[in-house]
Amino acid sequence: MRHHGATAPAKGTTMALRAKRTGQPTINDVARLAGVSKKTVSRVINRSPLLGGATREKVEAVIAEIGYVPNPQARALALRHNFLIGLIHDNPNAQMVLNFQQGVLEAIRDTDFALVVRPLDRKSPRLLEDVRHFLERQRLYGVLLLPPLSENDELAALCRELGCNYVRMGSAKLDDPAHLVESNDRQAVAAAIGELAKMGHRRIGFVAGPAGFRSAHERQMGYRDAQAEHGLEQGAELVAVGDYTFDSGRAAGGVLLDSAPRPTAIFASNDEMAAAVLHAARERGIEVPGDLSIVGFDDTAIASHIWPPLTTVRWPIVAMARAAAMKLIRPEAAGEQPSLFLSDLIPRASAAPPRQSN
Amino acid sequence: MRHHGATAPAKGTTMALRAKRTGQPTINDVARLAGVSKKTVSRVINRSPLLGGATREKVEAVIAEIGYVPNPQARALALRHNFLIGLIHDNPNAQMVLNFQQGVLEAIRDTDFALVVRPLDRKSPRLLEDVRHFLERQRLYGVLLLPPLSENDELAALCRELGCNYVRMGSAKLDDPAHLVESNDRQAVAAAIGELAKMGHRRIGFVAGPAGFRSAHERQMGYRDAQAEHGLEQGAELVAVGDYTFDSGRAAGGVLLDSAPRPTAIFASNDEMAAAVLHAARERGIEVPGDLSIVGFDDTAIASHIWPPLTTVRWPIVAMARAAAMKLIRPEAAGEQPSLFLSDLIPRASAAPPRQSN
DNA sequence: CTGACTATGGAAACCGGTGTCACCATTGCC
DNA sequence: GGCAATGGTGACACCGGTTTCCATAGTCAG
Repeated sequence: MRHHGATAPAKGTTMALRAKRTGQPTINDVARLAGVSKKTVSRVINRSPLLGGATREKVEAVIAEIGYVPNPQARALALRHNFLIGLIHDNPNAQMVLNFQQGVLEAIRDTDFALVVRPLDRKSPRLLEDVRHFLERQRLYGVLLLPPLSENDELAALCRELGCNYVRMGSAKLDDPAHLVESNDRQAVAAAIGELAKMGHRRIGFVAGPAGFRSAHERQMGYRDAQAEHGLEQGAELVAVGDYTFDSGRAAGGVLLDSAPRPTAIFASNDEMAAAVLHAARERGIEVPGDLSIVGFDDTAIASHIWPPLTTVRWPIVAMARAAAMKLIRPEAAGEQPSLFLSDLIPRASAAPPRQSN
Repeated sequence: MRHHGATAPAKGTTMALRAKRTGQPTINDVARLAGVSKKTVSRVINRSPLLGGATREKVEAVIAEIGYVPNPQARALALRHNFLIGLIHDNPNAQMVLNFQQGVLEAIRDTDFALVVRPLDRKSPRLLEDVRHFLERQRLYGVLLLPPLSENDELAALCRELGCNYVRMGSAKLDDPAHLVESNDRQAVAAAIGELAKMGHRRIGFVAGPAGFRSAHERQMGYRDAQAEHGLEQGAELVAVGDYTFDSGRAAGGVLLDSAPRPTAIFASNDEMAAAVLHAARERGIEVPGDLSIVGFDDTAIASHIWPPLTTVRWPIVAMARAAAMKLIRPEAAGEQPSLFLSDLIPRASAAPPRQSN
């Protein structure tokens, strides 16, 4: 692969040789060996249609022979944009983030793009400053914003200001369709709780996500919709607030389980908190699903790893991530990807009819 | 892209304006406004010690005023390396990967580096080709290799061939210290099983990781060490093999639990398989820790999220990741970071003395 | 047969930084 | 006071691509 100048070097090409020694072959090497100009090689690489077949084949042969790969930094400099997609998130749920990464990577497979991850602290007062710094320094091709950061309109405004493409993931119409991949959390939660109602549950508790999160709000609205539609018991004591973390979920679950009368089912706004409610139930000797049904949201790995396996709403995050990435790198083909994704209930063992049904 | 020549006003000015309009201020703008040369601005940015205080302040004032940020692509082109660190992994455990990302990000905070993630399929026949393609295209500053991929010597050889810095994470002396961050899995497992022995367990099962993995091998050696040291019962029926995934762990746990006499404790080579052993126990109505103690390895989030909370060996992956990243970006300061990390046992509720001790 | 038009490819400028080296102004020293 | 050593600065080439502009050959219509 490396050509050391053992073969008779052409005249006065010390420069070219030095270049070759320090790195991989450049477009100049290809041009010289193929007997054409840089520009022609560039046209071959970029599949310009204005190129004759004979020249193209000759250049391609040389490229293959010496193993030439265009330097992405040089390309980025000339094109004024690079081939990096940023993933900006602050999510306590590892599995969700990794699933999202997986979806993005599926979308950029076989392209020149790569994925740069950038977790941030949503509570930091320097959040906007950090993002600005990140975007200005890296000059990414575009960024993907994950909830809950995606719900921050200031962040989106910052992206626009800096001229950075972006797509937001959200549970509501946060932005115009070109910048949004949306899920119908509200309907999905309502449907899931509807299933609990059909099993015979009348008193259903709800562990909400943190105030100020759009996803938390939408999911809670779904809970209210179901309460109204199925005539379920209502009351402020049926709702406890968490922040999507396990610990907060355990505390919230404890509050709900210590209230009297106790709910016969609890819906938690994500799987991690649902697992924590299960913890809280076990700490109190409450049997699941015998004495208490639990339903979560996300269908991340933890849902099937705990015992009993968690009935949960599957949030199609890999597909959503793929669609979001496609919107970013091929906006002209955005129509091929849906922008609204539907979540559906995955029945497992943590939800069952209440013991004393009726 | 194609401009129709019909409207062709003064071209020279158009170009200059477009250049300024499309982008942020450049080093040339700073130089002009500060009345110095590009090179001097470059010296300010790179903290060259040869700079007069007055000039430096003047340049810094201009930089702050117009909000200049160096273009990383241009820098990368001139320096012949960029500021991207690649993370190459194929790990079924999301939490572990995310913890690792966190550690790397801690190390590169306040530097110009960014993290590019690249999951791969270790079973793919195109593995080496994929990595080669990735490294050649992105021309990263360096890469970090996570187990199990880090154990692949061909991958490391490829990095060397392509002139790419790398650091491997491993459970054994896979490489020279400059390219390795190591953990003492063998001792840690031996110590953990020693604790089970001290509780009174004599018949301890072991769920091994997949054959061919160095970490799996080291952990199993630790098991054998403990058996020998504490005079524990031995036998092929006490060992079942998994592949670090939940499903494999459930199957392996089932085999161990269906054997007679049943082990009173099981050590699983990672937390995910330990959680799966717990599943298998529950499916059989076996109480944990009453009838069966379970110990895992990693101390990822799942360990504290399942019930009962899992006694496990804490693998200090965040610290290891930080150290690995430091080795990559500041090899001269590698001495400040330890290269060998010790894992210790975190006692929780899943391990207890056997019910009929003696 | 000639002029216009198209297809093709090259020279040179450009993207925005860094490295090399020469230059100048001090300063230190004898 | 002269000379060397030194520190600060700028001119210019370069990194490896893309783009603009232009030259040339070939084709076709009139």
